[in-house]
Amino acid sequence: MTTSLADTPELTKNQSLVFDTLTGATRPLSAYSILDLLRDEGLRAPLQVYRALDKLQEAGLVHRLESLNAFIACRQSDCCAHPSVAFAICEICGQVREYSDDSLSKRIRAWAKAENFALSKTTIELRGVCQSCAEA
Amino acid sequence: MTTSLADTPELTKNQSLVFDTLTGATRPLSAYSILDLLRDEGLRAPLQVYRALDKLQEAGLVHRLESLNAFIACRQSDCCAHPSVAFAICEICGQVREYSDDSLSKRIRAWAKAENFALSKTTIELRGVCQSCAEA
DNA sequence: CGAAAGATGTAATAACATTACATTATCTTT
DNA sequence: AAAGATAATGTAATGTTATTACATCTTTCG
Repeated sequence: MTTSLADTPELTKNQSLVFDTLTGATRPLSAYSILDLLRDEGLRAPLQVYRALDKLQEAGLVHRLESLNAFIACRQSDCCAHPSVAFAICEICGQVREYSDDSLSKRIRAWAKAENFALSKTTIELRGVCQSCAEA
Repeated sequence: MTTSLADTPELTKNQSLVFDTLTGATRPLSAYSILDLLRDEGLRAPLQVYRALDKLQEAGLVHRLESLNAFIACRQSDCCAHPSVAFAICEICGQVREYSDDSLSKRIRAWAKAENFALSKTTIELRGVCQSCAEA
């Protein structure tokens, strides 16, 4: 069995279940929501979901939204090439847009270098109201 | 009773207790840590801390670190003038550096404007290892 | 085969946060 | 000062998110 992405690691059963659930969702899901959606597939305990989420995050297939305690599937094929992905979260509809901005990440890396801060991960989350919700 | 900052609102008893605890701390504290530190002062329930934290955040005196589920007192006098404050969190020592970068916030506001995203709050958190810990 | 590494299953518990409701304090207007 | 409005407080219970501990099973690879 092969996947569409060349360098996607083979996923185990639980990892696939969780990843597919996130891919099929239109909004971020909490670990417990994922668990509820996967009860019928045999998942029974939070740890089964958290373990899968950990692996998926390591593989760059899933992002955690810190300000929501929730998770989304990565929508960008070249996501891992961008060290600083940003998320715009609509507080009305809950939709999340993911975007990468090179000048943003450059700026952050420059700061880190100047301060001798060994940067390992960057979290950028924007809260607000998206265009469609503002119009409605 | 006056405070040193001109436009600092008068704080209530619980708000002062929480704020002083955070000001005295050298690292971020969780709400429950704050509660533990204030048991002797008469605080007994999480809600007492969370309510104070809410008010302090509204007043711009305290920041919540989303990736840590913890809180710190704002160290910048003109913090509220900067819509996008960033935090650099050392994963070894737990110390947090707060900094404002105008070009960063400009870039974010430009994106939001282009996308018609009505930005209300920005979270920027950097994880890594600080200079002193890297040297040790 | 047999050891090592990784993945899974399950239960229990820890850590973080909110809802609901009753009460008390402060401020404002008369 | 009295009455009503607003804000703050106290307390209990509960809801939500995440981890620890331990046993088992599977795969890999010498």
